[in-house]
Amino acid sequence: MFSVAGFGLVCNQSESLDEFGHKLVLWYEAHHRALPWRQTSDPYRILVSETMLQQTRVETVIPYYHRFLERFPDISSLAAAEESDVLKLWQGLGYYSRARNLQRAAKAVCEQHGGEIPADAELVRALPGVGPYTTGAVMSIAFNQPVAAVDGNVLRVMARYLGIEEPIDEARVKLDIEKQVQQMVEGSVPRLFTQALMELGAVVCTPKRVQCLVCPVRDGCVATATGRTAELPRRKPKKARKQYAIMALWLEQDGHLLVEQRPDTGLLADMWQLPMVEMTASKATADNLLLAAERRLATLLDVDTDAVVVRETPDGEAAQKFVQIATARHIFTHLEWDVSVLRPVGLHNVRLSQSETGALRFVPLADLKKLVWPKVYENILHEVLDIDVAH
DNA sequence: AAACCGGGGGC
DNA sequence: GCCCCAGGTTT
Repeated sequence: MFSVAGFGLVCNQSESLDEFGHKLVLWYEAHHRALPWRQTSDPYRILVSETMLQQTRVETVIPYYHRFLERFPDISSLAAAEESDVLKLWQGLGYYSRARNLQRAAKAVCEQHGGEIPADAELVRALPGVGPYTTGAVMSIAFNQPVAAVDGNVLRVMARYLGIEEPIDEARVKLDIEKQVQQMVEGSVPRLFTQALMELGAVVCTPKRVQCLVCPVRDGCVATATGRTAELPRRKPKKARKQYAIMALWLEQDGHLLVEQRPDTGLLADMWQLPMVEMTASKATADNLLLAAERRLATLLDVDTDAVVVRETPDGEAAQKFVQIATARHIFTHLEWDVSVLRPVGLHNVRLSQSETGALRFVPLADLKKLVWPKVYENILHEVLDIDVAH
């Protein structure tokens, strides 16, 4: 199905796949990096590492991996934990549903499988947060069972080796590669083969600056033979991110800061932030930001903002109602935030209106560190208060 | 199939 | 700025 027939380089493809795996494993045993999760075959530790590694670089994960396992050394300790404690250890790692799902998986294992991750691909695949890749990784790395683990590294390696020109994010292409990798893992040592294939993608067959000169499977690689390593793999074009402006209020009083918990679904669910108003970037003129600030403040305090906000400075100049004390830009996968932190001028003896106390709290500055913060607010709190609210 | 879901590092 | 990372879930 792929347009490689004309090259004659892959005519013995199926019988060479066993040799591919053999060469790859020999290379891996000689050259692999000593990563923390390679010092164990404990399925729990493998699952923790694989979950953290989803869409996340190895170097980023390492300190989180150590902290997490120190606090939750086994699956029962994770199952018994408070969710906010789990999220606090995850703070800064992103994709926080991974942390919730990992704990849900731990609970499921304790309740349904006697506290041991089952050595059964279907049962592992059924755990929350475990998809096709993580199933393959856990089964092959922890249990040495022949289940293919196809991640971004593997897709890139195979697209180049096989000369696949179709976008690798097409479902059909991914399925085809998974079939071929499944064939190979069945003819190899699964625990070594899976890690070897990903290691090759991580250190040799990289997105940029490919190291073909040291590649153990250079012979037989279509992209190398045709000079197309820089063009492969191809991906479908991606859409532009939507732009938003965030007006965030800074209400600090008597050593307390007014903070707000986000809704329990969607982006950054349940995490803490400053009271804010979100608007599309196209509407975020300076006037609209100030208007949003006035309105939100009025709702929060249940008073007319004119009554509490100083309108003139002592020297008679036209006064600002708000001072911008910080700005931040934060880029998510599918949207961008421009955060503007505004502090009202001249507010004293602030009391929340009764209708607005649900997700809002005045928190002592020393206790801010106990809450779970998105990175952008971690940065803002550091900038304004010079405090560190991470971990 | 497309959208949603964080954050960071390399260039 | 752009790319993309040891992906999964929801719509």
